[in-house]
Amino acid sequence: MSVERPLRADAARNRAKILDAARAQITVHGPEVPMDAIAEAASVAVGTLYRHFPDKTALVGAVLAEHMAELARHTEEAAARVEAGADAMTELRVLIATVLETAARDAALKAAARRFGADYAEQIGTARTVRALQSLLDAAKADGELHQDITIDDFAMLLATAPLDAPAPIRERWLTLVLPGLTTTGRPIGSVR
Amino acid sequence: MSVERPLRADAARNRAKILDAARAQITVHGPEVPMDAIAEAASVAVGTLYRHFPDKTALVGAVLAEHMAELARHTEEAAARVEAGADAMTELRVLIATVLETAARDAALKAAARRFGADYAEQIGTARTVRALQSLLDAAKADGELHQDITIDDFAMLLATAPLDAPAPIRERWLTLVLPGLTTTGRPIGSVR
DNA sequence: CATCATCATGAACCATGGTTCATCTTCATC
DNA sequence: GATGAAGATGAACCATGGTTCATGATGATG
Repeated sequence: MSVERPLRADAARNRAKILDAARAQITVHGPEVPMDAIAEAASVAVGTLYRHFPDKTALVGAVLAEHMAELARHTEEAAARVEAGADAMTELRVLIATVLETAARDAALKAAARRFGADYAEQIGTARTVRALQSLLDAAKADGELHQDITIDDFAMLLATAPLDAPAPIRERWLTLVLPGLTTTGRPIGSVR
Repeated sequence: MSVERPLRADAARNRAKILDAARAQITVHGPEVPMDAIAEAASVAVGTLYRHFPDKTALVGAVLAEHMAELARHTEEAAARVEAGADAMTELRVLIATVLETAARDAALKAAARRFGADYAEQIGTARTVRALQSLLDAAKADGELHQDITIDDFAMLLATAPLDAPAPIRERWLTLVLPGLTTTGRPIGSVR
């Protein structure tokens, strides 16, 4: 294993600038944004990108990893709140909405995820986060609010297929249409929104 | 407007070969498949592609249009069956499943549609087809099986977000999860599949 | 503040892939 | 079957964009 010598001060600074710029550029232009564009946005030369990341895939991957970490954080916080007595189904709804918003904010990340063959289940899947999500589902089921057969994979699939790149009203509409399929209460006839 | 002189025999033959090859190639490799690959698959030189289509966008667009026409046909046939007395909600389910299968068969077409900014509602939307789909929805609502507030746009959105490129079991699972959100009957607790 | 390992620079290189066009081939017509 | 228009060919052109590397700059260490 490598000995991890600490980065020189300027190198660390540049690494951060690069990740920030990459995230911003990918957010706006998608993962096919040129390395030169990222370099310029980071006020750095292209070569510097290659000092910090072996190739473009690695850079995009790093940005993606940051994003996934954020999602993981949300999941674990939700689980913690339920642990503390919050309503599970409510937390689940909020979590889904949050993920939708977060991911929508950087619409292109979904495309990046696809392009890099990342399926959400695996990416999100540090053991701790998976456990957190599982506990959320279990709690909601125990409350009799969530169908017994809904799995983590179902969640991953639905989130992966959500119209993240669509405007907010459409995303909300999507939630309205899809969520009732998961709950035991369904949707009363004629309920709008 | 142009006078549409008829194509020479070999030209017509080549045009068909090109469209076939393009569809096949795009299906397998996605819309970013090189023009050279399409040309080779069609046993034709690249230049010939450019005799028939001004640029790559036009070629992919033509393939896409063929695909959309197929979807339109299914929709109109379903509407006709309902007209003839078939159960509306059943036809709707079959239609959705069919679209899912058709589109899944050429998984990459969805990506092509995205890339070309085509949203299904517009693409599918010859007046006749829209009317057919609308009549299906109306019939299902009249039967009290479909929620009153479901619109054509809802349908377009759901189909556009379906996991078309996923394997069949996942697509079926998706249907199982999403459909109950649209119907008035929902899903009885514990019903699996 | 001298030294040097680490880091940054960016022009140049190369691969990929869309597009063109001068040239040759083939169909249609008489 | 001669002729001209329509069509086909594919090498060459060009733009884009990822990657490299010789050179120069800079932070860390004594």
